[in-house]
Amino acid sequence: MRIGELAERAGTTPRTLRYYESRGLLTARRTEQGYRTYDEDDLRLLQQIRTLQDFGFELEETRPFVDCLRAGHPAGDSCPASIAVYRRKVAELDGLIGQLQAVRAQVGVELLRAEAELPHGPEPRCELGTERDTEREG
Amino acid sequence: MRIGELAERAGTTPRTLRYYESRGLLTARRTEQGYRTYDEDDLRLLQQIRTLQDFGFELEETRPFVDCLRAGHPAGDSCPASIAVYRRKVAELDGLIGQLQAVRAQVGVELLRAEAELPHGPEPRCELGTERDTEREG
DNA sequence: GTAAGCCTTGACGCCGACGTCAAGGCAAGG
DNA sequence: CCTTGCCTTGACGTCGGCGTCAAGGCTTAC
Repeated sequence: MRIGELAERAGTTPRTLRYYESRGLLTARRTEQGYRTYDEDDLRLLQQIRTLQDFGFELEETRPFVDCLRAGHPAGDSCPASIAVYRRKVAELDGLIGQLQAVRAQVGVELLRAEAELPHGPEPRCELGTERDTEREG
Repeated sequence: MRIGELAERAGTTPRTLRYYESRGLLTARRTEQGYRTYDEDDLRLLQQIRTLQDFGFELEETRPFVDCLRAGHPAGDSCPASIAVYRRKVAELDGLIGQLQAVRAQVGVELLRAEAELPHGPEPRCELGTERDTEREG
């Protein structure tokens, strides 16, 4: 199949596939007219890349998976190098999530404080009764 | 004080302050020689911006806080517009954290599966006894 | 006098993963 | 023959928040 069809089947664009090729991932055969041609193996390879990209992996981080598939292994993560990337990514994600949770907590505190200091209530709530409803949220 | 001193006191660089000025935040007076001059209010304003930037706010999102301070309010978040930014940010962070946790879980699962499918154990563990240790981790 | 150290504006560089446009080739259908 | 729709390469644009360099002005210290 040619580049347009492969792109569509993988839910991406020809430009993206050419970009991957320029980065050394996803090489292509050529027809006599110079058109790139791909087979089902290339589709699987591309799907592997896209899956990892959707996870937020950088392109370079997908390379071990690609190499692994190219080496004939059943899956992109059937190689130690790929698993090492998994591990690094999990650690990175844990760290990032932790940071974001800390920021979220901080901003949450500032929000509550700022709301409390505002003269008028933040939004029409609470001021209806006397002290009911204080632990509910919508 | 001039730009270098302000930058240092805020833990940033002159380039950054000029950039903020180009974006319409943090305006400066000028000496006869054309040098930018700042006062303590400018420092507070800049600190507000830096704090939010460290939280991951985009520059545009700091604008309501700056406007609020400029309007003479005691804090950058003493205005409804700033509080609205807080709220949007909290929601955005919650969404992002949720996404990252989902990705983390997915990658974690793939990692365990890939490790299990590897011929040799992932790291020297588990294979010592027969079936002990199966729920421990390092 | 001149070197050091501050400042000015202007403009290009960077990063990642492409989008978009330009100019042109090839094949099929009417 | 001509249009349509694929494809090709090349090259510049995007976004955010600056870094870095160039060329030059001002002031102070030696």
